Amino acid sequence: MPDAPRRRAPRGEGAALRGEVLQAAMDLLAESGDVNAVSLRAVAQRVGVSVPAIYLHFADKQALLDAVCEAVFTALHVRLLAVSAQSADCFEVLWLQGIAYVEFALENPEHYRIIMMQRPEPAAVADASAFVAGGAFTHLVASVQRCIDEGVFTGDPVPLAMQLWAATHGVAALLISKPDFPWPEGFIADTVVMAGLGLLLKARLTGEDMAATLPTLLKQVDRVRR
Amino acid sequence: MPDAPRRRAPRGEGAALRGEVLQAAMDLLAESGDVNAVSLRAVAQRVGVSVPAIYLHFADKQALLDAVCEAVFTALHVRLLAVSAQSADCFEVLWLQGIAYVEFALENPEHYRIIMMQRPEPAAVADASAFVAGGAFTHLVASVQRCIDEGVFTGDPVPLAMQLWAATHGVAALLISKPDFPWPEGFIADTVVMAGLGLLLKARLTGEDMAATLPTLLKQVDRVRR
DNA sequence: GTGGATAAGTTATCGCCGTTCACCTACCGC
DNA sequence: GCGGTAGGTGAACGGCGATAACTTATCCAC
Repeated sequence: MPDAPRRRAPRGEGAALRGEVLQAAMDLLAESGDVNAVSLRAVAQRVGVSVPAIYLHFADKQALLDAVCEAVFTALHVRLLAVSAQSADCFEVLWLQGIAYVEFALENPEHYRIIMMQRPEPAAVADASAFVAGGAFTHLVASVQRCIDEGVFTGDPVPLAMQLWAATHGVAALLISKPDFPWPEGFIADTVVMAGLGLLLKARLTGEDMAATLPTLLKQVDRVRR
Repeated sequence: MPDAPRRRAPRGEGAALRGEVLQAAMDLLAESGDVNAVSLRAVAQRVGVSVPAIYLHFADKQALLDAVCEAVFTALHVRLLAVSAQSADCFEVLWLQGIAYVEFALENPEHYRIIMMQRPEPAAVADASAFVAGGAFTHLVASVQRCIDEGVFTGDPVPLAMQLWAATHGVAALLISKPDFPWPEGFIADTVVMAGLGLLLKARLTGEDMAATLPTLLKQVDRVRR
């Protein structure tokens, strides 16, 4: 069923179709919750247009999907920003951000899958550095930097941020890919906090003989907890 | 080009084709490094058989892919076992296993992707519990249990193992999905160790006022490192 | 107003995919 | 050598992304 016998756009307004296509693709993805449901044919039918018309505004299907995800991922951007204002404790901010990140991924699993869990295209090199430079990753680096400034961590913030990101991504990715798995309660927070504490402890052990220091350290810790 | 005018199997030997199909699919996946290259038509042609013949031994394409991955994942099984014998230190075993896990994933990225990073099929509930019960996850739980026995961790080993798994999976998944990303040197080991240390520290802080204990703890740690 | 340039599409088609159904035929015991 | 049947085959379906060739609505100059 052609949903509407769409009128052709007037002369300089060809780009209007781009917006309609994008919206239709977003709706389709949100409604179905399945990337496979977003076929060019389905999108075209919903807009009331022929399939090749999509190619006037998107290089290929992947470009359309990327555009869909871009909109959603700017939402992540603002969300992480908001979270970082929620606590004065720089270390707490770190895991609040981690938890917010995972929750975001679970609320938009298909988008997250498209951006983060897909087979890399050969030409995605630029995409990667774009993510580092301008994306949500920047917030994470900034939060880590703040912890370094306050003496919680030491070293280069970027590798540290990547490690936290990896652990956090692991939680999100597993929950998305294996939703029927018997995940324990508090799994998200526990894992995120685990990563934070690990980084903290590691920052204080680097460059020394860790194997020798660790037992002493453990005793100290146990003394603290009485 | 039909690679070989394959002779039909004799009377009770129909199952022989299953092996040939499986082998062809494995080769195809290994050679191309791309799941998309493993089409039923490509597999059938390589075996020298018609496409529907595959359906005599595999319910659908996914069943074939699962069979391919099963073989590879038993290799992971033995690898993790071998690693756990490499060190007497139960805690060191833990991150040696983590590193081995990631290295395995990087050596078999497409297999890892199929098993761990795919959209879950609706009927994959059984698959999940099968992984918990019989797969490589058991080794991890066993290693964690050993750490608990030796007083390094405390609590239920299963949730702890899942947290370690999540962090480790995060490293593997990111490296596979974003291979062109400028990952720092030592990223794998650093992240895995981070997770281990985090769990260790967390086990010693559970149930207390973490925010209050942490500063004291940090001072102690800093005193240990002089 | 009208003619024509051109932006904004369409139609038709290709080659691929997974899957299914109806059919065939080589093997084997008798 | 003959029939039953295990072990296949051929043809087709519907859906996919993509492309090349063609059409048509719009707008401006005259």
